[in-house]
Amino acid sequence: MSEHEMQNTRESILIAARNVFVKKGYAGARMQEIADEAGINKALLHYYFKNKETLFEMILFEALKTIQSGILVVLESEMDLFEKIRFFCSRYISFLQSNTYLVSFILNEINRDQEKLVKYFTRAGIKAPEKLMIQIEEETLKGNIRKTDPRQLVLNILSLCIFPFIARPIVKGVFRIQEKEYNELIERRKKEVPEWIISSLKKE
Amino acid sequence: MSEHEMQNTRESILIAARNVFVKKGYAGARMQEIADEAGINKALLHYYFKNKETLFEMILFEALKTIQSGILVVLESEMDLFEKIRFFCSRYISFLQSNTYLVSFILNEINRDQEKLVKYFTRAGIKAPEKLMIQIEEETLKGNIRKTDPRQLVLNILSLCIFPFIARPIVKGVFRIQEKEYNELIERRKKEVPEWIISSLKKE
DNA sequence: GTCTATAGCCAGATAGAC
DNA sequence: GTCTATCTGGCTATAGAC
Repeated sequence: MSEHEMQNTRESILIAARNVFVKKGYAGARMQEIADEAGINKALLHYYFKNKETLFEMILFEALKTIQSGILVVLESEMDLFEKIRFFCSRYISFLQSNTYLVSFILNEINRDQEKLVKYFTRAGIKAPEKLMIQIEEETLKGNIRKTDPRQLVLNILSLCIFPFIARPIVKGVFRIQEKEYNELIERRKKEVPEWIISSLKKE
Repeated sequence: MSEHEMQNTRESILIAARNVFVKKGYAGARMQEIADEAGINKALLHYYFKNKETLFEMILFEALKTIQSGILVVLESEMDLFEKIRFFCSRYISFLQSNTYLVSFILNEINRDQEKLVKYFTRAGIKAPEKLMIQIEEETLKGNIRKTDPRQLVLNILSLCIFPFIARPIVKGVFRIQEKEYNELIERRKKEVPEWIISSLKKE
């Protein structure tokens, strides 16, 4: 069944490529290593994907769509502000726990080709969270929260959710903590991050 | 004056290498490009530095020492807790504004050789901020602040200071803001980040 | 200390058999 | 669709002249 085989091969190439690109970055990744990890040879790689760049972009795009549909959609939902912050932070951290590759993958790309990266973000449907930003402005006007620049709030939420995944190896090394303990640290942040954010929004 | 010449050449190689490594990462950087940017040829590069890896490590080590002596020392100073948080956040953000290369540089290395990276952190004298962590425990015991895991606090401070520099190209792209405006956003964080942190520490 | 020229290797990509 | 063999280019590193 050639079509079925094809699906399998193609799929295993994509998985292998994702692993290698995450570990080595674009420039450091080797087509040979991807082929090995997929259990095929280099020639077949080029049969399925024209070249390294194409293969990489395929995976980048998939990753961004995963982020968009897996988590960012929450920001446009109808929950009220505090509820949304609690739900989003906790969900985002869980999401990154089970998709750790996403962070490294995008980091690797940030310094390589920023223009292209932004283009792919747009193409994957990732955009400024209008709904959330309107909610913040409304609550500020109503006097329910401190005067807050919505963009700063979004930056803070992203910082507190994402950075611990970026800095993991360094923080582990410097604080001398083990993988298990670091994971517990992150686990606790699902509850704590939204509370910190909310306490910074409340008036004294 | 050969020794003087040598200092100049060596220095210009280091500067050129830093620029190229920051832009391209280790694997993406080309010795030819470094030579061009330094205004010399490849052979001379290998005359001064045995190989690419050596050159890279030299620059990495310099970068880490800059971070340690330029900013992290503050954490061990004698200021009281809130004063220290205000001073550190504001100084850290200023520091990154004038040393933007540092963030990309370390990011590039994070996924390449974590073990070596941590070793260099240690060798550069970067370690857990004992003094700060003790202060937090003391203030918690005295009942002046909420019960707080010192490591979470450190993670939060670093997240809020560093992440905006990492995510700059993406945030700019997604929010459609220009370089100038993004810099103003960051500028304001010098005052705001410490206040958010402190408000999360205060009891209700 | 600085250069030109080149060795030697390795990676991405393709030709062509099965 | 998958393989082996190979081309081609580019990159690190060195030899050797000045």
